[in-house]
Amino acid sequence: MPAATVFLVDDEDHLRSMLEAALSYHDFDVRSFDNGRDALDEMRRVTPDLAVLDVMMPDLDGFEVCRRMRTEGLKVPVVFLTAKDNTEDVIRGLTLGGDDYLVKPFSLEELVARINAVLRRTGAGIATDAVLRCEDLILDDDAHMVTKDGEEITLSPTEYNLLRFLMQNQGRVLSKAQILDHVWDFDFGGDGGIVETYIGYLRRKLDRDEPKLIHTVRGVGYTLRRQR
Amino acid sequence: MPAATVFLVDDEDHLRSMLEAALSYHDFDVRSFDNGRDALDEMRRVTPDLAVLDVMMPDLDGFEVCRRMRTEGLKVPVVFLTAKDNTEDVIRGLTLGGDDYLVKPFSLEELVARINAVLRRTGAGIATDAVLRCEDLILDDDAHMVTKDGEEITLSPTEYNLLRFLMQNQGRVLSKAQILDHVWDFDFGGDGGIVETYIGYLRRKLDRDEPKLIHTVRGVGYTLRRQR
DNA sequence: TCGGATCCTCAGCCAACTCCCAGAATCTGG
DNA sequence: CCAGATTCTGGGAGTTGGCTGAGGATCCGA
Repeated sequence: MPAATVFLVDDEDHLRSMLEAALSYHDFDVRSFDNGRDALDEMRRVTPDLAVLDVMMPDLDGFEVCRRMRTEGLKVPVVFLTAKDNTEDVIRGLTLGGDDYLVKPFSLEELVARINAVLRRTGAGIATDAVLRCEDLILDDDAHMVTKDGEEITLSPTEYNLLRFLMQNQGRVLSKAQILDHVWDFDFGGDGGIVETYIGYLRRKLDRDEPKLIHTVRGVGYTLRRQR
Repeated sequence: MPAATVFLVDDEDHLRSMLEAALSYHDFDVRSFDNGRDALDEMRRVTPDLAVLDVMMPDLDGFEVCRRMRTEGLKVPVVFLTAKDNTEDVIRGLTLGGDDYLVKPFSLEELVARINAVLRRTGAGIATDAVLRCEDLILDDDAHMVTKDGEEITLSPTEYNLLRFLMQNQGRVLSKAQILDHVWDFDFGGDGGIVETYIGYLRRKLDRDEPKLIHTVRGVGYTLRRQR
């Protein structure tokens, strides 16, 4: 299947390259721009499946880019990136057309999850399935619900995000650094110890009996898979 | 099933694009126009299942557009959008032909509900079901009545609209921003705190005993579903 | 004009959550 | 088998988010 094309527009170099890497990792076909004009130009040639727009940008801000897209008849769904202080009132009305927004700082998995949710809702491009599965463990992203063997399991936001990341990468071993980078906010200052703690929480809540699903690979990281 | 085709005529760019997004989100096939002449032109080619007409427009106003539609023999049902100061009696005469009207500002769910009600009444196009159900909780949109376990429950207008939105999306988690955008008037300036208050009202009126139907998903939003 | 219903804000409370730490347990190379 | 490295776990401090009740403003029908 062809990957969904995502246009990423952010003037901050560091953040942009980080997001670009993360989205590529998740098999999106990413094109990034450091300003709105270039993105709009390119959009006249190639219509992306979705656009990620930073709100705070010099010259054209994210809202203005979106407005111009709309007046040109481009019905590309948008995910906005906003700072904490210009939330709420400025944001009002964004979720109407299936668009969404994220408040900085956010985690990369959060961004990917929102992008997929929007693609699913708008039916544009190729969206991933909302339901992840591993043996009798099921995670439904639309319902934000996790069940094990039919039983519903209550997870905190961080536990939920961590589990989703593990399930998206089941079979693959993930280092603590990788997990930190994807599941925790990108400005998080702590070390990998927090990952051990949360893996512990998950084990207690959904991996008490055999066969275990969460495995420690000593010196490397963790992985989610059946057997053993 | 094919979606109902809705013509939207409003000269205000901002409102028009907002309504277009909202109606598309609800799976209507929307075509929007910033003036009555273009809409009338297009109507000679494609007959929509319904037309949403802003009353206050330069050149041809909404009433005039409707009058010309009728003289041309087009029996398309109409929903008018009016400002508060337009007199009631002028409007009332218009609702005779199965048409309806909304006073600005209104909420998007209100508009969608009216459109569906008119489509149901006139039998034009494909209308959604008037009755929503979740376990022993029933909402009948035609009768504007809510019952739980057979008992009728009295709700204020806002409570009713919120419940309908939750029921239309049962199983899916809705963020406070989404709820605010869809259930509250589009010019509402407050924050998500009001949603908490009204969720509280609903819980007291119809979700006092187990099993709960309204669930809080901390850090994400609310959802209506059975069990837990 | 009056009274009740409704809408909305706000502040205080409480439970849930995040994160860190330190000691216990486990693993591994020599 | 020992020692060092790594991981696990429980406790707990500090923060956040959601719930609730009180109360003021507004609307609306009698």
